[in-house]
Amino acid sequence: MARIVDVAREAGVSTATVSRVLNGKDVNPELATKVRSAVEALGYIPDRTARSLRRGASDVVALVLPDIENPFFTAVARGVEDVLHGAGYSVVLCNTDDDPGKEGRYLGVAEHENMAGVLIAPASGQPQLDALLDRGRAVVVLDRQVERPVDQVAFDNLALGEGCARELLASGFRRVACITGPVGTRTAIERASGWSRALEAAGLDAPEELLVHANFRVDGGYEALAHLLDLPEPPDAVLATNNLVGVGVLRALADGHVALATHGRGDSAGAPVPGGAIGVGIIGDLPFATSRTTDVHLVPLNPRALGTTAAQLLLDRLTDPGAPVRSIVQTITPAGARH
Amino acid sequence: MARIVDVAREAGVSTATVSRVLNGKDVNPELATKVRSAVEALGYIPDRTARSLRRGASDVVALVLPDIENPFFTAVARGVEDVLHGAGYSVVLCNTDDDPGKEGRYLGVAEHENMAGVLIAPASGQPQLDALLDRGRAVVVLDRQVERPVDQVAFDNLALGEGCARELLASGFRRVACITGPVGTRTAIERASGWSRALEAAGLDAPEELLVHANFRVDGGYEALAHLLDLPEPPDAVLATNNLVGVGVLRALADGHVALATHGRGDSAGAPVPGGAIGVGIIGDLPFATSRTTDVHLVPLNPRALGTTAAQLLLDRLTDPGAPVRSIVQTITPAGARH
DNA sequence: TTGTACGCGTTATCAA
DNA sequence: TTGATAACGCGTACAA
Repeated sequence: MARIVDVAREAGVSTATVSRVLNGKDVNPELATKVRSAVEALGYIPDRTARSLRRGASDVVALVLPDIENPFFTAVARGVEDVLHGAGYSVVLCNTDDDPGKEGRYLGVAEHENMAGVLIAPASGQPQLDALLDRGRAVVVLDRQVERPVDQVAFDNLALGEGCARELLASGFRRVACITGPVGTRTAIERASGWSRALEAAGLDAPEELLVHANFRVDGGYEALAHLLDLPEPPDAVLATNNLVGVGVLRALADGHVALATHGRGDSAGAPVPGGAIGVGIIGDLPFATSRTTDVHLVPLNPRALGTTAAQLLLDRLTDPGAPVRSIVQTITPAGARH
Repeated sequence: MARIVDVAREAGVSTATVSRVLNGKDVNPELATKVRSAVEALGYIPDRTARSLRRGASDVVALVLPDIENPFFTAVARGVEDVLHGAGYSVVLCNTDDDPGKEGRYLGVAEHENMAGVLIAPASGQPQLDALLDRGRAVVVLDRQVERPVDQVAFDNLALGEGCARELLASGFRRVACITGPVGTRTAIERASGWSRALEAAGLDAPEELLVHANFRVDGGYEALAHLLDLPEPPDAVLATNNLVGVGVLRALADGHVALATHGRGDSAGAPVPGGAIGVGIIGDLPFATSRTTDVHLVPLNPRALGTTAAQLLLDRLTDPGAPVRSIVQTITPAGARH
């Protein structure tokens, strides 16, 4: 393998000059072309490890995610890759399983591998970002907000919950339930708050029995819906606060032969829609749905755009480490948008 | 940050001894404990970049995948991570979009970042593995076979296609169509061959009009099914040769209000099942299905196990670079298994 | 502007 | 077994 000294010898210059040419410093154009052709002739590619050791930072960026099997996060990854590849960085995906321990391990890897930056959707709890921040590494938190002065991108979860609930109410549903995530998850709490706010704004109360805390996965939604349908007074509509819970809800309905209702009765009785049908609202996208989703009140999130925004934030931070911290709330497709 | 010289000074030994202790070489136990407590006291963590530069290989493994948004591949990734994390390696996911150009770029990154090894599900065409193999790096090809002496794991695609088609025939379907991937994709060709073999074994012919080459994605399956239903003599059942095509088929049926049939008429007329229902067989899994899948003839693939097998192959290669090359055909849950 | 020489932090070689 | 030191390949202060 050709090294920098080989290129220098071939071009008749010093290694320093080769290095300067490769890094865009001021060099005599004549020598520069000599160097370039030598690079070409030898097929020289700089050793990234040596460069990283010397510079104190590589051109790899870690994308730390809680669940690589969730289509939401893989779409985020696509958005991140689109931006960072274009800027010459390599993206490394790390799967934490929502486990703070694994998360800490990966953050340690990012630190000790001298990675240029970290994009992270934190597992429940406070991510251990201090070591990275102290070292001046670029860090961007996405999707789940934290109480720290760090660049962040997230959704307005309260508005999402409120918007989706309002849409169901506008369709005539009156007894709208909400299936959200664990009590310790901020996203889950905020979206549920939006739901209750929408109900109260419509002059309805949001009874505790209609708010179910499930896990944020398919089985959580599945079991939660079964529970709701077993209530003495079952809801006439249900709001699933994330994509996986939404999948679970739809599958539970299909398994229980319960139809999807587009519109509620609209009276204040709070009784289920005739025929046992039920309305469904979902915050999120269903790229692998195996049924029609035209009757579902979907609030799409565009996770890919979340990824591009976060990546752009990281690039900005890399170019200007001293810039003030930014916290962006991602705007959403207007409520009422359907697909 | 503490470096190895600090530890050496603290323990009253040389850096060489510290290095030996950390890498499990023979050292006087007494000195070893001194070193360990010095490491503990200083919170010393070896710099992975320097180690990588010196050793010529890091402890990072690249997992190069054609589509990170396909649940099949994310499940593979989980299996890979399970094994490699346990062995002290970090896994880096790389998304090629089935683009040989992107794939080549990532393989270059793996090479020049001195990664310990590469696991790859190649994009269509021959992956550029020579540089890595020439350098003696560990490489394992998974899911899609290549004509080279490299460690590989793949499914018996012909048996998969044959098994799923046979299952449909056993349920009484007689005019079984097949939607497979592009003609340039080996997996697509092999699974389709299995389909035609099963039909011929049952004394039926496999007419060209019932074999559709779509892309291997959801929209491919969707459009292919619409096409099949528009035929003068539509099939009474359809075999989708991968998970995404299966999703597309099921969604097309739902959109077209065509029911899923469990059993065909069983006569040789080749007419569709009464009521316009149609049988469906899918090679793959549907973790995000929003409908019941009990009426679908599913052939589960267990991609996670594929990942663990591939990772194990890589570990074996890393420990014994000179061992003979192995090509493993992953065994499948027996045909007839349903879920 | 260019070249020389050193340093990044670790591991491997060699002599003791 | 242990220690001193060279070497991995590159970037950059310093001197020219």
